[in-house]
Amino acid sequence: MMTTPLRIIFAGTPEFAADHLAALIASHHNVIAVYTQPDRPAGRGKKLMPSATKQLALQHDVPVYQPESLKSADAQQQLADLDADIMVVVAYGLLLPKAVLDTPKLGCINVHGSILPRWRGAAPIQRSIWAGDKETGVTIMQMDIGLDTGNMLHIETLPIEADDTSASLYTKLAGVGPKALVYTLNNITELSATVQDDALATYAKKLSKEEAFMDWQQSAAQLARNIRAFNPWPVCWTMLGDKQIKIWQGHVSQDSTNKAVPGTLLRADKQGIVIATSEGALCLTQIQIPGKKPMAVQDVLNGRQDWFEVGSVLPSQPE
RNA sequence: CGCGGGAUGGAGCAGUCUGGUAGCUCGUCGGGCUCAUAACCCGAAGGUCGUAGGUUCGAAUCCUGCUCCCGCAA
Repeated sequence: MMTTPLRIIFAGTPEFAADHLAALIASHHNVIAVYTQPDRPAGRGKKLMPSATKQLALQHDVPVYQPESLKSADAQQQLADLDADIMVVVAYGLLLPKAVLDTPKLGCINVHGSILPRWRGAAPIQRSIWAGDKETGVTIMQMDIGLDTGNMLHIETLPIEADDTSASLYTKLAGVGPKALVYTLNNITELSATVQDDALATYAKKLSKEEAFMDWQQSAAQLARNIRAFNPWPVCWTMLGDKQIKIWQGHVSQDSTNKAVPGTLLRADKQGIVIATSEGALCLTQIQIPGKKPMAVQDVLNGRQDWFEVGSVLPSQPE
C-alpha cells in the first residue's frame, strides 16, 4: 500500500541502525537527514571511524549531522529547520530532550529490540538471552520522555533458539526490524497505540566486562547463557594462570562434578574443556587466548596441551 | 605517532637469541587390528617459512620497508 511519502529524519549509530536506514532509503519515503554520533576512535590503531550509519548515509548523499548533544538551542533549532514529518530513532545513543520529541509533526518513533515492556533500556537483546527467554522481537513505539516507555505501535516476535548468541539474534532482528519499521510508517496514521503495562516492565541494564568474568559459583546453565549473551561483546573470560582466556562457545556438560570445587578443570579433550561449577559442569568448546583468534578447543589443545592441567582450579573472581 | 603478541604443509604449535638437510601434536589419504569404533598399529601425500628488499658462501633464523591478524588500554 503506497501512502504519502514522509519526510524522515533518521537517528542511529551502529550496524543495527544502518540496516534500518537502508530500508528507509529503499522505501518510497524520503530520508532528508541523518543524525549519528560524532566519529569516535575505534579499531586497532584507535583511528577515528565514522559510524556504520554515517557511512551508509554518505553513500546515498544524505546530509549527516553529528552534534555532541541535542540539549543546546542551536542543535534543536537546526533540527526544527529540517521541517520533518517524523523522526526515526534506532540505537542512536543520545537522549532526546522533550523539545526534540515534539519537533516533527508526527513525533519520534523508536525501534527497540525486545517485546516491551520487557527489557526496556540499553541491552534488550543480550538480556533476553541472559535471562533464558524463549521469545523476543522488535517493538516500534512512539517515543515519550521516559526510557522506552512510549506507546507501542507495532510488535514483531521471534523465537530464541537454544544456540542463539547476541550476535546471531542481532542479525535476525536486523532482518525483522526494518520491515516492521517500514510497515509502521506506511500505516502510521491508522495504527492504534497500545499503552505499556508498567507492572510487567523489566530493565535491561548495560553489560560490563566485569559481569562477563566467569564466576564458577554460578550454575552451569547460567554460565552457558552468559556465554551466548555476552557474544560478541564483552565476551566471557576467565584467568588461566596469568593468561586471560576468552570463552566464545560452551554448553552444559553431562559430566558429574564429583563435588569438585567450582572452577576445577575436570577434563580437556576433543569434546571440550569441562569445568565444575556450583551446579553442574560446563563444557567449553571454543576459546581464545591472547593474541589469537577464537579457536576450537581441539585446536588449542593440539599446540598447548600442557596449559590445561586436569585438577587445576580457575578463579571465580577477577584478581 | 598509546602499550604489547603474532604470521612456519589443511588446523594448532616448536624451531629464530647462538644462520648450515623443515620438526611436533592433530587432520587427510592408504593399509592393518577389531564384532565394532571417535580407540590402537603401520605407511604416504602435503610447506615459495606473510610480503618486498638488504647482509652472507649460505637466511624460517640477522637488518630495513610493507600488508594482514590479535590481546590490553581508552
